[in-house]
Amino acid sequence: MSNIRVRIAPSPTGPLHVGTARTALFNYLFARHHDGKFILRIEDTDLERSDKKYEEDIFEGLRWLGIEADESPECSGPHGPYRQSERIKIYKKYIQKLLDERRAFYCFHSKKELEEEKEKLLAAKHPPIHLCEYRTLDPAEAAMFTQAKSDYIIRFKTPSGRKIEFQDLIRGDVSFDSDLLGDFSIAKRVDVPLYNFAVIIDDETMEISHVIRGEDHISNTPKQLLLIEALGFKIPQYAHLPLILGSDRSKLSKRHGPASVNEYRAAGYLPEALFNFLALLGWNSGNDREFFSKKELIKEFSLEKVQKSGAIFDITKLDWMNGEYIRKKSAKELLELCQPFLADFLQNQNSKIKIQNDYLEKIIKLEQPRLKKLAEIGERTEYFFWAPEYDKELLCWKNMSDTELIASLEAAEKIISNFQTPISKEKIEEAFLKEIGEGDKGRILWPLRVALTGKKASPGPFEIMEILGIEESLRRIAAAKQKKM
RNA sequence: GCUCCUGUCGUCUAGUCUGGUCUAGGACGCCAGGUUCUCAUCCUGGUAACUCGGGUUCAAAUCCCGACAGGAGCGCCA
Repeated sequence: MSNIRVRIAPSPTGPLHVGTARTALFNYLFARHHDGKFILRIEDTDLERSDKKYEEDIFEGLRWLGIEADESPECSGPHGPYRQSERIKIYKKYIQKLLDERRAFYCFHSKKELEEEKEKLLAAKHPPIHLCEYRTLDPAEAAMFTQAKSDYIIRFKTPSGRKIEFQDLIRGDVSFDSDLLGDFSIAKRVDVPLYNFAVIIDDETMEISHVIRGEDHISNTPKQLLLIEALGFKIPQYAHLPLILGSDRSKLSKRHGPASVNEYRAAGYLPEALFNFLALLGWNSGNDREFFSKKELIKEFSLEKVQKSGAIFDITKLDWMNGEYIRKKSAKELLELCQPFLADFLQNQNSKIKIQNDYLEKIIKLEQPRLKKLAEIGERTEYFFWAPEYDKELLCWKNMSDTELIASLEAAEKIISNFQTPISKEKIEEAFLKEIGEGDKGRILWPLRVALTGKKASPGPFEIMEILGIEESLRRIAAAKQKKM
Protein backbone atom coordinates (compact mmCIF):
# COMPACT_ATOMS: atom_id res chain seq x y z
CA MET A 1 0.00 0.00 0.00
CA SER A 2 1.41 3.36 -1.04
CA ASN A 3 0.51 6.64 0.61
CA ILE A 4 -1.15 7.94 -2.51
CA ARG A 5 -4.69 9.09 -1.88
CA VAL A 6 -6.87 10.65 -4.54
CA ARG A 7 -10.46 11.73 -4.58
CA ILE A 8 -13.39 12.63 -6.75
CA ALA A 9 -15.75 15.23 -5.38
CA PRO A 10 -18.90 15.58 -7.43
CA SER A 11 -21.74 17.81 -6.40
CA PRO A 12 -25.15 16.18 -6.51
CA THR A 13 -26.77 18.96 -8.53
CA GLY A 14 -27.37 16.86 -11.62
CA PRO A 15 -26.96 13.36 -13.02
CA LEU A 16 -23.46 11.89 -13.25
CA HIS A 17 -21.84 13.71 -16.16
CA VAL A 18 -19.44 11.85 -18.43
CA GLY A 19 -16.81 14.49 -17.68
CA THR A 20 -17.10 13.75 -13.99
CA ALA A 21 -17.01 10.05 -14.74
CA ARG A 22 -13.83 10.50 -16.75
CA THR A 23 -12.20 12.45 -13.90
CA ALA A 24 -13.28 9.72 -11.52
CA LEU A 25 -11.86 7.15 -13.89
CA PHE A 26 -8.45 8.81 -14.08
CA ASN A 27 -8.30 9.19 -10.32
CA TYR A 28 -9.30 5.59 -9.89
CA LEU A 29 -6.76 4.35 -12.42
CA PHE A 30 -4.02 6.43 -10.85
CA ALA A 31 -4.83 5.21 -7.35
CA ARG A 32 -5.05 1.57 -8.36
CA HIS A 33 -1.91 1.76 -10.46
CA HIS A 34 0.03 3.00 -7.45
CA ASP A 35 -1.79 0.80 -5.01
CA GLY A 36 -3.24 3.86 -3.29
CA LYS A 37 -6.68 4.85 -2.08
CA PHE A 38 -9.57 6.35 -4.00
CA ILE A 39 -12.04 8.47 -2.06
CA LEU A 40 -15.50 9.55 -3.15
CA ARG A 41 -16.66 12.70 -1.44
CA ILE A 42 -19.95 14.43 -2.03
CA GLU A 43 -19.84 18.22 -2.28
CA ASP A 44 -23.28 19.17 -1.15
CA THR A 45 -22.71 22.36 0.82
CA ASP A 46 -25.06 24.08 -1.60
CA LEU A 47 -28.13 22.63 0.01
CA GLU A 48 -30.57 24.31 -2.31
CA ARG A 49 -29.21 22.74 -5.44
CA SER A 50 -28.15 19.41 -4.01
CA ASP A 51 -30.49 16.49 -4.32
CA LYS A 52 -30.33 12.99 -2.89
CA LYS A 53 -31.64 11.53 -6.12
CA TYR A 54 -28.61 12.89 -7.95
CA GLU A 55 -26.32 11.59 -5.26
CA GLU A 56 -27.83 8.17 -5.88
CA ASP A 57 -27.37 8.64 -9.62
CA ILE A 58 -23.68 9.33 -9.05
CA PHE A 59 -23.20 6.24 -6.91
CA GLU A 60 -25.10 4.13 -9.37
CA GLY A 61 -23.28 5.39 -12.45
CA LEU A 62 -19.87 4.89 -10.89
CA ARG A 63 -20.79 1.43 -9.67
CA TRP A 64 -22.08 0.49 -13.11
CA LEU A 65 -18.83 1.63 -14.70
CA GLY A 66 -16.87 -0.44 -12.25
CA ILE A 67 -15.22 2.46 -10.47
CA GLU A 68 -15.40 1.50 -6.85
CA ALA A 69 -14.24 3.81 -4.08
CA ASP A 70 -12.31 2.74 -1.00
CA GLU A 71 -14.01 5.33 1.13
CA SER A 72 -17.30 7.06 0.38
CA PRO A 73 -20.62 7.92 1.99
CA GLU A 74 -21.66 4.38 1.15
CA CYS A 75 -18.50 2.79 2.44
CA SER A 76 -17.21 4.71 5.39
CA GLY A 77 -13.58 4.85 6.41
CA PRO A 78 -11.24 6.64 8.80
CA HIS A 79 -11.58 10.07 7.14
CA GLY A 80 -15.33 10.50 7.22
CA PRO A 81 -17.87 11.81 7.06
CA TYR A 82 -17.78 11.92 3.28
CA ARG A 83 -20.56 14.41 2.68
CA GLN A 84 -19.63 18.04 3.07
CA SER A 85 -23.00 18.75 4.61
CA GLU A 86 -21.93 16.50 7.49
CA ARG A 87 -18.57 18.18 7.96
CA ILE A 88 -19.75 21.65 8.90
CA LYS A 89 -18.15 21.50 12.35
CA ILE A 90 -14.76 20.83 10.81
CA TYR A 91 -14.99 23.81 8.47
CA LYS A 92 -16.27 26.05 11.20
CA LYS A 93 -13.19 25.47 13.30
CA TYR A 94 -10.87 26.56 10.51
CA ILE A 95 -12.96 29.52 9.41
CA GLN A 96 -12.93 30.75 12.98
CA LYS A 97 -9.19 30.26 13.12
CA LEU A 98 -8.66 32.40 10.04
CA LEU A 99 -10.98 35.04 11.43
CA ASP A 100 -9.20 35.05 14.79
CA GLU A 101 -5.84 35.40 13.13
CA ARG A 102 -7.27 38.24 11.04
CA ARG A 103 -6.38 36.47 7.82
CA ALA A 104 -10.05 36.44 6.97
CA PHE A 105 -12.62 39.12 7.61
CA TYR A 106 -16.26 40.01 7.35
CA CYS A 107 -17.28 41.97 4.29
CA PHE A 108 -20.43 44.05 4.64
CA HIS A 109 -20.91 45.16 1.07
CA SER A 110 -24.32 44.34 -0.26
CA LYS A 111 -24.75 42.17 -3.31
CA LYS A 112 -25.98 45.19 -5.18
CA GLU A 113 -22.89 47.22 -4.33
CA LEU A 114 -20.68 44.34 -5.39
CA GLU A 115 -22.46 44.01 -8.67
CA GLU A 116 -22.14 47.68 -9.44
CA GLU A 117 -18.48 47.59 -8.60
CA LYS A 118 -17.97 44.65 -10.91
CA GLU A 119 -19.71 46.38 -13.79
CA LYS A 120 -17.66 49.47 -13.28
CA LEU A 121 -14.41 47.53 -13.25
CA LEU A 122 -15.34 45.60 -16.35
CA ALA A 123 -16.26 48.81 -18.15
CA ALA A 124 -12.86 50.23 -17.24
CA LYS A 125 -11.27 47.06 -18.63
CA HIS A 126 -10.10 45.92 -15.25
CA PRO A 127 -10.45 42.41 -13.89
CA PRO A 128 -13.69 42.21 -11.88
CA ILE A 129 -12.23 41.55 -8.46
CA HIS A 130 -13.21 42.89 -5.09
CA LEU A 131 -10.62 44.54 -2.90
CA CYS A 132 -12.52 45.11 0.28
CA GLU A 133 -12.12 48.09 2.58
CA TYR A 134 -13.59 46.06 5.44
CA ARG A 135 -10.47 43.91 5.54
CA THR A 136 -8.99 46.11 8.28
CA LEU A 137 -12.17 46.50 10.29
CA ASP A 138 -11.71 45.82 13.96
CA PRO A 139 -13.00 42.31 14.81
CA ALA A 140 -15.05 43.57 17.74
CA GLU A 141 -16.75 46.08 15.52
CA ALA A 142 -17.28 43.47 12.86
CA ALA A 143 -18.91 41.20 15.39
CA MET A 144 -21.37 43.93 16.19
CA PHE A 145 -22.12 44.46 12.51
CA THR A 146 -22.92 40.79 12.03
CA GLN A 147 -25.65 41.17 14.63
CA ALA A 148 -27.15 44.18 12.93
CA LYS A 149 -26.74 43.34 9.26
CA SER A 150 -27.82 40.32 7.28
CA ASP A 151 -25.95 41.07 4.08
CA TYR A 152 -22.41 39.96 4.76
CA ILE A 153 -19.86 37.34 3.80
CA ILE A 154 -16.48 36.10 4.94
CA ARG A 155 -13.54 36.84 2.70
CA PHE A 156 -9.89 35.95 2.66
CA LYS A 157 -7.40 38.73 3.11
CA THR A 158 -5.47 38.14 -0.08
CA PRO A 159 -1.85 39.31 0.16
CA SER A 160 -0.79 41.71 -2.57
CA GLY A 161 2.12 41.41 -4.96
CA ARG A 162 2.56 37.70 -4.55
CA LYS A 163 3.47 35.36 -7.33
CA ILE A 164 1.74 32.05 -6.77
CA GLU A 165 3.35 29.13 -8.51
CA PHE A 166 2.60 25.48 -8.60
CA GLN A 167 3.75 22.47 -10.47
CA ASP A 168 1.10 20.67 -12.42
CA LEU A 169 1.83 17.03 -13.17
CA ILE A 170 0.29 17.42 -16.61
CA ARG A 171 1.03 21.00 -17.53
CA GLY A 172 4.29 21.76 -15.79
CA ASP A 173 4.82 25.10 -14.04
CA VAL A 174 1.83 27.40 -13.79
CA SER A 175 1.92 30.78 -12.13
CA PHE A 176 -0.58 33.44 -11.11
CA ASP A 177 -0.40 36.93 -9.68
CA SER A 178 -2.16 37.35 -6.34
CA ASP A 179 -3.21 40.89 -7.24
CA LEU A 180 -5.61 39.49 -9.79
CA LEU A 181 -7.42 37.40 -7.22
CA GLY A 182 -9.00 40.02 -5.02
CA ASP A 183 -10.32 39.32 -1.54
CA PHE A 184 -12.18 36.21 -2.55
CA SER A 185 -15.04 34.77 -0.56
CA ILE A 186 -14.51 31.69 1.54
CA ALA A 187 -17.75 31.33 3.50
CA LYS A 188 -21.20 32.80 3.73
CA ARG A 189 -21.27 32.28 7.47
CA VAL A 190 -18.96 30.61 9.94
CA ASP A 191 -20.91 27.44 9.40
CA VAL A 192 -21.55 27.84 5.68
CA PRO A 193 -18.28 27.34 3.81
CA LEU A 194 -17.85 27.99 0.12
CA TYR A 195 -16.23 25.69 -2.38
CA ASN A 196 -12.63 26.95 -2.43
CA PHE A 197 -12.47 26.79 1.32
CA ALA A 198 -14.23 23.49 1.89
CA VAL A 199 -12.09 21.71 -0.70
CA ILE A 200 -8.78 22.44 0.94
CA ILE A 201 -10.06 21.51 4.37
CA ASP A 202 -11.35 18.22 3.02
CA ASP A 203 -8.24 17.45 1.05
CA GLU A 204 -6.05 18.12 4.06
CA THR A 205 -8.15 16.24 6.60
CA MET A 206 -8.69 13.37 4.21
CA GLU A 207 -4.95 13.26 3.56
CA ILE A 208 -5.32 13.63 -0.18
CA SER A 209 -1.91 13.42 -1.82
CA HIS A 210 -2.89 14.09 -5.45
CA VAL A 211 -5.62 16.37 -6.65
CA ILE A 212 -6.59 15.22 -10.13
CA ARG A 213 -9.43 17.31 -11.51
CA GLY A 214 -10.70 19.11 -14.58
CA GLU A 215 -8.82 21.95 -16.21
CA ASP A 216 -11.65 24.30 -15.31
CA HIS A 217 -10.19 24.29 -11.80
CA ILE A 218 -6.80 25.66 -12.75
CA SER A 219 -7.76 29.20 -11.88
CA ASN A 220 -9.13 28.11 -8.50
CA THR A 221 -5.78 26.63 -7.60
CA PRO A 222 -3.99 29.86 -6.58
CA LYS A 223 -6.84 30.73 -4.20
CA GLN A 224 -6.67 27.31 -2.66
CA LEU A 225 -2.90 27.51 -2.41
CA LEU A 226 -3.16 30.77 -0.49
CA LEU A 227 -5.61 29.19 1.94
CA ILE A 228 -3.46 26.12 2.33
CA GLU A 229 -0.53 28.34 3.18
CA ALA A 230 -2.53 30.42 5.65
CA LEU A 231 -3.65 27.31 7.46
CA GLY A 232 -0.26 25.65 7.30
CA PHE A 233 -1.54 22.65 5.39
CA LYS A 234 0.42 20.30 3.21
CA ILE A 235 0.30 21.13 -0.50
CA PRO A 236 -0.97 18.24 -2.59
CA GLN A 237 0.30 17.39 -6.06
CA TYR A 238 -1.93 18.84 -8.75
CA ALA A 239 -2.87 17.40 -12.10
CA HIS A 240 -5.37 19.24 -14.27
CA LEU A 241 -7.04 17.08 -16.84
CA PRO A 242 -8.04 18.39 -20.25
CA LEU A 243 -11.73 19.01 -20.67
CA ILE A 244 -14.13 16.81 -22.59
CA LEU A 245 -15.61 18.91 -25.36
CA GLY A 246 -18.73 18.80 -27.46
CA SER A 247 -18.68 18.87 -31.24
CA ASP A 248 -18.32 22.68 -31.22
CA ARG A 249 -15.24 22.48 -28.98
CA SER A 250 -16.91 23.99 -25.96
CA LYS A 251 -17.19 22.13 -22.66
CA LEU A 252 -19.43 19.10 -23.08
CA SER A 253 -22.95 19.72 -21.80
CA LYS A 254 -26.50 18.53 -22.25
CA ARG A 255 -27.01 20.58 -25.36
CA HIS A 256 -24.42 18.44 -27.16
CA GLY A 257 -26.59 15.37 -26.66
CA PRO A 258 -26.60 12.80 -23.93
CA ALA A 259 -24.06 13.86 -21.34
CA SER A 260 -24.86 11.69 -18.36
CA VAL A 261 -23.56 8.22 -17.74
CA ASN A 262 -26.98 6.80 -17.11
CA GLU A 263 -28.24 7.99 -20.47
CA TYR A 264 -25.52 5.96 -22.12
CA ARG A 265 -26.39 3.03 -19.96
CA ALA A 266 -30.04 3.33 -20.99
CA ALA A 267 -29.08 3.51 -24.66
CA GLY A 268 -27.36 0.17 -24.34
CA TYR A 269 -23.69 0.95 -24.10
CA LEU A 270 -21.64 -1.59 -22.21
CA PRO A 271 -19.86 -0.33 -19.11
CA GLU A 272 -16.54 -1.77 -20.21
CA ALA A 273 -16.87 -0.01 -23.59
CA LEU A 274 -17.60 3.36 -22.01
CA PHE A 275 -14.80 2.76 -19.50
CA ASN A 276 -12.35 1.97 -22.27
CA PHE A 277 -13.52 4.86 -24.43
CA LEU A 278 -13.38 7.41 -21.63
CA ALA A 279 -9.91 6.26 -20.64
CA LEU A 280 -8.72 6.92 -24.19
CA LEU A 281 -10.17 10.41 -24.17
CA GLY A 282 -7.09 12.38 -23.19
CA TRP A 283 -4.87 9.46 -22.45
CA ASN A 284 -3.09 6.82 -24.49
CA SER A 285 -0.70 4.04 -23.82
CA GLY A 286 1.95 5.40 -26.16
CA ASN A 287 1.47 2.68 -28.73
CA ASP A 288 -1.28 1.73 -31.15
CA ARG A 289 -3.27 -0.30 -28.71
CA GLU A 290 -6.91 0.73 -28.21
CA PHE A 291 -8.64 -2.09 -26.39
CA PHE A 292 -7.96 -2.40 -22.72
CA SER A 293 -9.65 -4.19 -19.89
CA LYS A 294 -9.96 -2.40 -16.59
CA LYS A 295 -7.08 -4.44 -15.25
CA GLU A 296 -4.86 -3.57 -18.19
CA LEU A 297 -5.74 0.09 -17.91
CA ILE A 298 -4.73 0.07 -14.26
CA LYS A 299 -1.43 -1.49 -15.21
CA GLU A 300 -0.71 0.91 -18.08
CA PHE A 301 -2.02 4.19 -16.73
CA SER A 302 0.26 7.10 -16.06
CA LEU A 303 -0.33 10.82 -15.76
CA GLU A 304 2.61 11.58 -18.04
CA LYS A 305 0.68 10.13 -20.92
CA VAL A 306 -2.28 12.40 -20.33
CA GLN A 307 -2.96 14.88 -23.12
CA LYS A 308 -2.83 18.62 -22.50
CA SER A 309 -5.52 19.68 -24.92
CA GLY A 310 -9.24 19.08 -24.73
CA ALA A 311 -10.82 16.14 -26.51
CA ILE A 312 -14.09 16.06 -28.38
CA PHE A 313 -16.46 13.34 -27.29
CA ASP A 314 -16.91 11.52 -30.59
CA ILE A 315 -19.96 9.35 -30.34
CA THR A 316 -19.31 7.51 -33.61
CA LYS A 317 -16.11 6.11 -32.21
CA LEU A 318 -17.87 5.09 -29.02
CA ASP A 319 -20.51 3.34 -31.13
CA TRP A 320 -17.84 1.45 -33.00
CA MET A 321 -16.09 0.47 -29.80
CA ASN A 322 -19.34 -0.60 -28.20
CA GLY A 323 -20.06 -2.77 -31.25
CA GLU A 324 -16.65 -4.36 -30.85
CA TYR A 325 -17.35 -5.16 -27.22
CA ILE A 326 -20.75 -6.57 -28.13
CA ARG A 327 -19.16 -8.85 -30.70
CA LYS A 328 -16.79 -10.21 -28.09
CA LYS A 329 -19.64 -11.40 -25.88
CA SER A 330 -20.75 -15.01 -25.80
CA ALA A 331 -24.32 -15.70 -26.89
CA LYS A 332 -25.31 -16.33 -23.32
CA GLU A 333 -23.79 -13.13 -21.98
CA LEU A 334 -25.36 -11.11 -24.72
CA LEU A 335 -28.73 -12.67 -24.09
CA GLU A 336 -28.54 -11.63 -20.49
CA LEU A 337 -27.50 -8.10 -21.42
CA CYS A 338 -30.25 -7.75 -23.99
CA GLN A 339 -33.08 -9.09 -21.91
CA PRO A 340 -34.02 -5.90 -20.05
CA PHE A 341 -33.94 -3.96 -23.33
CA LEU A 342 -36.12 -6.55 -24.99
CA ALA A 343 -38.55 -6.48 -22.11
CA ASP A 344 -38.80 -2.72 -22.46
CA PHE A 345 -39.35 -2.99 -26.17
CA LEU A 346 -42.12 -5.56 -25.86
CA GLN A 347 -43.78 -3.51 -23.18
CA ASN A 348 -43.72 -0.44 -25.39
CA GLN A 349 -45.30 -2.48 -28.15
CA ASN A 350 -47.96 -3.64 -25.71
CA SER A 351 -46.97 -7.17 -26.37
CA LYS A 352 -47.46 -9.80 -23.74
CA ILE A 353 -45.67 -12.58 -25.57
CA LYS A 354 -43.26 -14.73 -23.66
CA ILE A 355 -40.22 -15.94 -25.52
CA GLN A 356 -38.12 -18.92 -24.68
CA ASN A 357 -34.53 -18.17 -23.78
CA ASP A 358 -32.99 -20.63 -26.19
CA TYR A 359 -35.06 -19.14 -29.01
CA LEU A 360 -34.01 -15.65 -27.97
CA GLU A 361 -30.40 -16.66 -27.77
CA LYS A 362 -30.42 -17.75 -31.41
CA ILE A 363 -32.03 -14.50 -32.49
CA ILE A 364 -29.59 -12.38 -30.57
CA LYS A 365 -26.63 -14.29 -31.89
CA LEU A 366 -27.90 -13.61 -35.38
CA GLU A 367 -27.96 -9.87 -34.80
CA GLN A 368 -24.72 -9.74 -32.85
CA PRO A 369 -22.49 -8.53 -35.69
CA ARG A 370 -24.96 -5.76 -36.50
CA LEU A 371 -25.64 -4.51 -33.01
CA LYS A 372 -24.05 -1.25 -31.91
CA LYS A 373 -26.22 -0.52 -28.90
CA LEU A 374 -28.24 -2.98 -26.87
CA ALA A 375 -31.34 -0.79 -27.08
CA GLU A 376 -31.53 -1.53 -30.82
CA ILE A 377 -32.20 -5.18 -30.22
CA GLY A 378 -36.00 -5.04 -30.15
CA GLU A 379 -36.46 -3.14 -33.36
CA ARG A 380 -33.88 -5.24 -35.15
CA THR A 381 -35.44 -8.56 -34.27
CA GLU A 382 -39.15 -7.77 -34.05
CA TYR A 383 -40.02 -9.93 -37.08
CA PHE A 384 -39.20 -12.94 -34.98
CA PHE A 385 -41.97 -12.01 -32.56
CA TRP A 386 -44.78 -11.17 -34.95
CA ALA A 387 -45.49 -11.12 -38.67
CA PRO A 388 -43.81 -8.14 -40.34
CA GLU A 389 -45.63 -5.20 -41.82
CA TYR A 390 -44.15 -3.65 -44.90
CA ASP A 391 -44.84 -1.86 -48.13
CA LYS A 392 -45.48 -4.35 -50.90
CA GLU A 393 -43.14 -2.52 -53.28
CA LEU A 394 -40.29 -3.60 -51.06
CA LEU A 395 -40.76 -7.18 -52.22
CA CYS A 396 -39.61 -6.41 -55.74
CA TRP A 397 -36.02 -7.20 -56.66
CA LYS A 398 -34.73 -4.54 -59.07
CA ASN A 399 -37.54 -3.85 -61.57
CA MET A 400 -39.31 -7.12 -61.24
CA SER A 401 -42.90 -7.34 -62.46
CA ASP A 402 -45.74 -8.62 -60.31
CA THR A 403 -45.94 -11.92 -62.17
CA GLU A 404 -42.22 -12.44 -61.86
CA LEU A 405 -42.49 -11.73 -58.17
CA ILE A 406 -45.25 -14.25 -57.64
CA ALA A 407 -43.24 -16.78 -59.59
CA SER A 408 -40.23 -16.09 -57.41
CA LEU A 409 -42.17 -16.51 -54.19
CA GLU A 410 -43.75 -19.70 -55.45
CA ALA A 411 -40.40 -21.12 -56.40
CA ALA A 412 -39.17 -20.47 -52.89
CA GLU A 413 -42.31 -21.92 -51.46
CA LYS A 414 -41.79 -25.08 -53.43
CA ILE A 415 -38.29 -25.62 -52.19
CA ILE A 416 -39.18 -24.90 -48.60
CA SER A 417 -42.12 -27.26 -48.70
CA ASN A 418 -39.70 -30.13 -49.09
CA PHE A 419 -38.35 -29.47 -45.63
CA GLN A 420 -39.64 -30.06 -42.16
CA THR A 421 -39.23 -27.83 -39.19
CA PRO A 422 -35.97 -28.66 -37.55
CA ILE A 423 -33.91 -27.59 -40.54
CA SER A 424 -30.36 -26.46 -40.87
CA LYS A 425 -29.54 -23.31 -42.73
CA GLU A 426 -26.82 -25.16 -44.61
CA LYS A 427 -29.24 -27.76 -45.94
CA ILE A 428 -31.82 -25.29 -47.10
CA GLU A 429 -29.20 -23.03 -48.61
CA GLU A 430 -27.88 -25.98 -50.54
CA ALA A 431 -31.35 -26.70 -51.92
CA PHE A 432 -31.82 -23.09 -52.96
CA LEU A 433 -28.43 -22.84 -54.57
CA LYS A 434 -29.07 -25.98 -56.55
CA GLU A 435 -32.35 -24.56 -57.80
CA ILE A 436 -30.94 -21.16 -58.70
CA GLY A 437 -27.85 -22.55 -60.37
CA GLU A 438 -25.98 -19.86 -62.27
CA GLY A 439 -28.92 -17.45 -62.15
CA ASP A 440 -29.37 -14.16 -60.33
CA LYS A 441 -29.73 -15.06 -56.66
CA GLY A 442 -31.44 -11.81 -55.84
CA ARG A 443 -34.44 -12.72 -57.97
CA ILE A 444 -35.41 -15.37 -55.53
CA LEU A 445 -33.64 -14.47 -52.32
CA TRP A 446 -34.59 -10.81 -52.04
CA PRO A 447 -38.38 -11.33 -52.19
CA LEU A 448 -38.04 -14.27 -49.83
CA ARG A 449 -36.09 -12.27 -47.31
CA VAL A 450 -38.48 -9.33 -47.42
CA ALA A 451 -41.45 -11.68 -47.04
CA LEU A 452 -39.77 -13.08 -43.97
CA THR A 453 -38.60 -9.86 -42.35
CA GLY A 454 -40.32 -6.88 -43.96
CA LYS A 455 -36.96 -5.12 -43.86
CA LYS A 456 -34.61 -3.95 -46.54
CA ALA A 457 -31.66 -4.86 -44.41
CA SER A 458 -31.50 -7.99 -42.32
CA PRO A 459 -29.62 -11.23 -41.84
CA GLY A 460 -29.87 -13.85 -44.60
CA PRO A 461 -33.10 -15.78 -45.27
CA PHE A 462 -31.61 -19.22 -44.53
CA GLU A 463 -30.49 -18.41 -41.03
CA ILE A 464 -33.79 -16.68 -40.39
CA MET A 465 -35.80 -19.67 -41.60
CA GLU A 466 -33.77 -21.96 -39.44
CA ILE A 467 -34.98 -20.06 -36.42
CA LEU A 468 -38.46 -19.25 -37.67
CA GLY A 469 -39.33 -22.79 -38.79
CA ILE A 470 -40.96 -24.07 -41.94
CA GLU A 471 -44.59 -23.37 -41.14
CA GLU A 472 -44.11 -19.77 -40.17
CA SER A 473 -41.86 -19.17 -43.17
CA LEU A 474 -44.47 -20.55 -45.53
CA ARG A 475 -47.17 -18.48 -43.83
CA ARG A 476 -45.18 -15.33 -44.46
CA ILE A 477 -44.57 -16.19 -48.09
CA ALA A 478 -48.29 -16.75 -48.51
CA ALA A 479 -48.95 -13.38 -46.91
CA ALA A 480 -46.49 -11.76 -49.31
CA LYS A 481 -48.25 -13.33 -52.27
CA GLN A 482 -51.56 -12.01 -50.98
CA LYS A 483 -50.20 -8.48 -51.13
CA LYS A 484 -49.57 -8.77 -54.82
CA MET A 485 -52.77 -10.53 -55.89
C1' G B 1 -11.92 43.23 -20.71
C1' C B 2 -8.32 40.51 -17.62
C1' U B 3 -5.76 35.89 -16.27
C1' C B 4 -4.50 31.07 -17.30
C1' C B 5 -4.35 26.79 -20.47
C1' U B 6 -4.00 24.65 -25.34
C1' G B 7 -2.79 24.27 -30.81
C1' U B 8 -0.46 17.22 -35.62
C1' C B 9 -5.73 14.26 -40.67
C1' G B 10 -13.17 15.88 -39.86
C1' U B 11 -12.44 13.15 -34.77
C1' C B 12 -9.25 10.35 -30.92
C1' U B 13 -4.12 10.23 -31.09
C1' A B 14 1.71 8.44 -32.00
C1' G B 15 5.95 11.31 -32.81
C1' U B 16 8.02 16.84 -29.50
C1' C B 17 11.51 16.23 -23.57
C1' U B 18 16.66 13.54 -26.05
C1' G B 19 16.33 17.89 -33.85
C1' G B 20 18.01 13.68 -38.85
C1' U B 21 15.35 6.87 -39.61
C1' C B 22 8.59 11.64 -40.44
C1' U B 23 8.04 11.79 -48.57
C1' A B 24 4.38 12.33 -40.35
C1' G B 25 2.31 6.26 -38.06
C1' G B 26 -2.32 3.97 -35.98
C1' A B 27 -7.65 4.07 -34.98
C1' C B 28 -12.81 6.02 -35.87
C1' G B 29 -15.41 8.24 -39.88
C1' C B 30 -15.81 8.71 -45.01
C1' C B 31 -14.88 6.80 -50.19
C1' A B 32 -13.72 2.64 -53.49
C1' G B 33 -13.12 -2.59 -54.25
C1' G B 34 -13.68 -7.94 -52.66
C1' U B 35 -17.14 -11.49 -50.11
C1' U B 36 -22.83 -11.06 -50.29
C1' C B 37 -29.92 -11.29 -52.43
C1' U B 38 -29.76 -6.88 -48.68
C1' C B 39 -27.51 -5.07 -44.22
C1' A B 40 -23.74 -6.00 -40.76
C1' U B 41 -19.32 -8.68 -39.91
C1' C B 42 -14.68 -9.84 -42.40
C1' C B 43 -10.57 -8.61 -46.05
C1' U B 44 -7.91 -4.98 -49.45
C1' G B 45 -6.97 -0.13 -50.98
C1' G B 46 -7.75 5.17 -50.76
C1' U B 47 -8.89 10.08 -48.46
C1' A B 48 -6.90 13.56 -45.08
C1' A B 49 -2.94 16.99 -40.66
C1' C B 50 2.36 19.31 -38.30
C1' U B 51 -2.12 27.17 -37.22
C1' C B 52 0.90 31.15 -39.36
C1' G B 53 5.45 34.21 -39.48
C1' G B 54 10.32 34.86 -38.09
C1' G B 55 14.85 32.92 -35.87
C1' U B 56 18.72 29.00 -34.38
C1' U B 57 20.85 24.85 -37.24
C1' C B 58 24.02 21.35 -42.40
C1' A B 59 18.99 19.70 -40.82
C1' A B 60 12.84 21.80 -37.29
C1' A B 61 6.36 18.69 -36.33
C1' U B 62 10.41 18.60 -32.68
C1' C B 63 14.41 24.21 -29.88
C1' C B 64 13.58 29.97 -29.31
C1' C B 65 10.59 34.44 -30.20
C1' G B 66 6.21 36.67 -32.01
C1' A B 67 1.47 36.64 -34.00
C1' C B 68 -3.14 34.22 -34.62
C1' A B 69 -6.87 30.84 -33.23
C1' G B 70 -9.65 27.92 -29.73
C1' G B 71 -11.01 26.88 -24.73
C1' A B 72 -11.57 27.68 -19.54
C1' G B 73 -11.90 30.81 -15.36
C1' C B 74 -12.86 35.67 -13.36
C1' G B 75 -20.08 33.90 -8.05
C1' C B 76 -22.80 34.95 -1.44
C1' C B 77 -22.21 27.63 -7.66
C1' A B 78 -19.21 23.52 -7.35
